[in-house]
Amino acid sequence: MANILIADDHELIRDTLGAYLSGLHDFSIFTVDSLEGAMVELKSSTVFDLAIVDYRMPGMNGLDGFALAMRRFPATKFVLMSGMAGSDVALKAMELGARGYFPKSLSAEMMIGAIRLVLSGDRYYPFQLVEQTPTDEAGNNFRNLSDRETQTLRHLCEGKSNKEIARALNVQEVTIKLHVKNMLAKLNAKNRTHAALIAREDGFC
Amino acid sequence: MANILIADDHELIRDTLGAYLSGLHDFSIFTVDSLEGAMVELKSSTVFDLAIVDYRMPGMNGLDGFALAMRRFPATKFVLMSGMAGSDVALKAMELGARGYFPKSLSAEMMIGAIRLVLSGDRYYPFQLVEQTPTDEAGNNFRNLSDRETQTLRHLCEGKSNKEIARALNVQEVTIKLHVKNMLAKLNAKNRTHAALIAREDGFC
DNA sequence: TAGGTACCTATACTTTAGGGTATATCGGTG
DNA sequence: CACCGATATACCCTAAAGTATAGGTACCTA
Repeated sequence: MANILIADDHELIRDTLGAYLSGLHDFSIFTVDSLEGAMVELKSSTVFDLAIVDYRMPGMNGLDGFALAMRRFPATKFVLMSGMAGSDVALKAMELGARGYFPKSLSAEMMIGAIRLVLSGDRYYPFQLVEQTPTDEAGNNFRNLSDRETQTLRHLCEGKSNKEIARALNVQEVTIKLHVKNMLAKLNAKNRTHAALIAREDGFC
Repeated sequence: MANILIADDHELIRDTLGAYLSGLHDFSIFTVDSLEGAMVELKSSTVFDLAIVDYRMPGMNGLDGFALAMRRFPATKFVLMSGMAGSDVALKAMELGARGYFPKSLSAEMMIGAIRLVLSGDRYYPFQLVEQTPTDEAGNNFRNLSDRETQTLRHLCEGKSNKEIARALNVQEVTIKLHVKNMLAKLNAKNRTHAALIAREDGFC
């Protein structure tokens, strides 16, 4: 019997995913709604084999909280779950020692397979993310953006200034301004903040 | 037997929520992963009593797609579901004719109750949202922000400029600049775009 | 080869954002 | 009462963002 902790601030997901996994005879499921709650459970007498932690959750603060939990409870295998985080976050999590990354685009059946994989000691990283590693950012075709516009948007989604983006892409700042302007028009955004919000809303970045 | 359509781009949620609701003997569940898919299903021979539609999904474009679907299929009761949309979106959806708004913070049991309520002809609006109507936005205590800073951030999360926020809050632009500056410091954000991203990341707005 | 598209750069300009400092009111609290 | 925090405003300044126009390269396609 494997003890699994699910940490997600959406009660609906805790309930339904928990119920789904509890249906499997060899899983014992516990759920919490925050990283803090996860810490409390992990510190309890129950020994957890696996913790599935949502990326967007009170206390997470990016990957900081996740990394902290992993350091504090090295006996438990940690998996990051996210509805929309990009491959860069997934990779970073894996580098920090995560045993897997579960996008919510996974089917329930696939997730069970991934859980069993991780429990067996292997690590799980979805192949779809391998295909679009951060180094080759192209091929996304998000709202008819060109390659450069796509890259610009990706940096924009990290709150960077035009100057910082220009440095990162090795071009002049004016060029980035142009990309930003054209991008705003394509996204129908009022300004860069709006664009970043739209991008995030639509699962880009 | 009530036919229910679930439209959500996260396969995990479709699977687990679908399985959960299918466990009830009087619900017949269909799932799709986009608004377009929902349109196809709704146009089919099956008569749907209820459609539960996720706010963040390909084709939605804010509430535009939702409104379009409701207009096109008036015989079906529509409910908006969201993981994080604020009360303003929920209210707007209700005004557009939605029969209910389901935050994902709802428990599975509560959702079943809400579904039965809607199927019976009533409308469902979570009380938690009534308490924090857009008019009195206070009481959130997000990262030690003051009331005004909180309101400012809320507008910031819609991509508004300082001038627009000032108009909305009936103060001078300089005042908003002050709030923004103090807010950036409290959120540890580099600029307004970063702040908006952080706020969204943490479930605020 | 001509036209189209993406890309890069430049100049010039206006608007917005952001920081600093100072002043003033108001409500609560030691 | 004196202090403090939140709110509001003003003035000043620099930096960043955004718009407009124009000129150039490269590549691909009709």
